[in-house]
Amino acid sequence: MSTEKRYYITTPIYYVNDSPHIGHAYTTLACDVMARFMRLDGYRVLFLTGTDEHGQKVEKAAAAAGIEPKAFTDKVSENFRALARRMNYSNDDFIRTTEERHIRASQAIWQALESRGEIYLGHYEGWYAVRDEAFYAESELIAGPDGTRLAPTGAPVEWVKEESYFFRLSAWGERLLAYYDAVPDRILPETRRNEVVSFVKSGLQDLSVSRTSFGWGVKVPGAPKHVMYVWLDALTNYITAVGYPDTGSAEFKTFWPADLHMVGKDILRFHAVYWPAFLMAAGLAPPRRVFAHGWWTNEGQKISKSLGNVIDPIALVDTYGLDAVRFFLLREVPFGNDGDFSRAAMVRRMNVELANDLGNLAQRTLSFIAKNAGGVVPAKGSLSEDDAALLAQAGGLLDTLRAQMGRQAFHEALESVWVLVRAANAYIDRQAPWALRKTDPARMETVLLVLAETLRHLGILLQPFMPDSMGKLLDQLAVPAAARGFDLLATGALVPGTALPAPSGIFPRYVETGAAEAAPVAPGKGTKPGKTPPGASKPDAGQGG
RNA sequence: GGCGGCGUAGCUCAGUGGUAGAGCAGGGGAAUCAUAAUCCCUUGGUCGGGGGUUCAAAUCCCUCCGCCGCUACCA
Repeated sequence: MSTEKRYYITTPIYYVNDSPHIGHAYTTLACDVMARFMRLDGYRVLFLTGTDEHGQKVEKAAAAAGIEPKAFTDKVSENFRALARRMNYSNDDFIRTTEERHIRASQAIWQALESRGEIYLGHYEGWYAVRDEAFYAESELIAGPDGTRLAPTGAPVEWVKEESYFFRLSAWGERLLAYYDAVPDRILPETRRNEVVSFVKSGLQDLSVSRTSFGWGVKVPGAPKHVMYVWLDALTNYITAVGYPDTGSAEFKTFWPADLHMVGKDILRFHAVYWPAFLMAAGLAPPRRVFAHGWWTNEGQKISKSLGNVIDPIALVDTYGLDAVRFFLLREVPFGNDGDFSRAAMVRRMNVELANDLGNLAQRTLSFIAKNAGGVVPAKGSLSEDDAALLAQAGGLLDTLRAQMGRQAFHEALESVWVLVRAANAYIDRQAPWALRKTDPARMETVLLVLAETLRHLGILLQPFMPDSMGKLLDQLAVPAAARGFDLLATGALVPGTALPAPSGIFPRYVETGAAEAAPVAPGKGTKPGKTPPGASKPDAGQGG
């Protein structure tokens, strides 16, 4: 392994049975922000996303659409690539499980497992519900009206027995527990880690890893009747992308094991139990960390297709703007928790934190420089304690962010940044350059320089979250493209006298369109208690997303 | 049922033994450079209930109530 700083981060590969929704956008966004942060911090980054294209559901969906599975997946997979472009994700690769490189890798890991005696041929039997295409445990079944057994979904079940290959998962419990214990924060958040540990401690059964009931998948080497279990196939994508089975390749040696598999909480087990077991059994290193994030609700309601309240990330971006959406998703909720998307919360964050706090800070500073400091980076005089304190706060932010980003605490990182934003607004009011303009122009310039430097720090540090907007901010500060990495935060200070372009707003306020203006209120603002103006019902957008 | 987590200001949350915190929302004031944005001050909580340990508990222990997650092979 080279001494170069490197970082490998992955999203799950998304199942093409579904069109992209906010959950997909969220997972990949979190990875994108991590990837951008690490790149700016000098790491060589590999950021992988892609699509999972095998399995019975895809086979059936394609049949229903009257086309070949591959043609079907070509089409649906493109939706995810389109989302990635629209969301400005910086993924370095986009993998599809139908690619030749992946089929080769999947068969290779199978053979590695088989040759090490980790896979054996047996029979899978259990209660199967044809309607649900799923097996159920005895304990899950419910009694039907006539005493027959039913799936928890109410579907009839039958006892089915089929030939299947098994992975000796039962042998890996102790080694998995040791793996979880080997480093702190192996599985985050902590509460998810507890669940995984408890699951493993309760005892593991061997895992059926092949199917004969359908054909759309990777063929089991030497057993063409069998198709590899979709999860074994899918998880393998993470090593396919770094060149497996060529474990001697530079890519593999550089990037494996992955630093972080980002997943939704629903697929944690596959990533934190099966996958490390598969890897260790195949003689490969397991991932360094798995992070399971939460789900979004919509206006307080659980999101479901049947409720029709699925949130389309593209529509969100169309309405509020890309960077505002990126910001909101990582700012609003402690990362790892479930969160609620609401129109009111979205607009509040945009207007209060982006437009008022940060956008206005930049605008008032830059336009003041344009009007009163000749439109160039102001001259720097001797620093007062207040100046030095603000600059020190800005200078110390990177270390704080590194620690927070290192735990994927995006919400904490943004809060840390906003502490500086608020401090800068307080500073400008205390120093009042508009007053200094008449009394002490030299001092005024120093104050403006301190503010511009603070903005430079903010712009550079917020690039991972809002790349476009911060690019604009840095343009307005005339920070060269080559001076926007974290390495030049401390030493790349603005050079007094450098010409600055004309400032323009970065984050416009979002003004609600439509209703909201129905009830005319008396000039005095109408907030007096006691009397309710006629017709003062709350207008509220009932339609989600 | 078993295991685990949570319940702190109107809202979202931080705070794991030593005089209750932040942001937003609410109230008052200042300023006028700026996207009418900003800044300062301020109202507000018997930290879910009860019991216990301790000089001292939101923080440790017990118990009760409420909510949530996990408890395997659709992905």
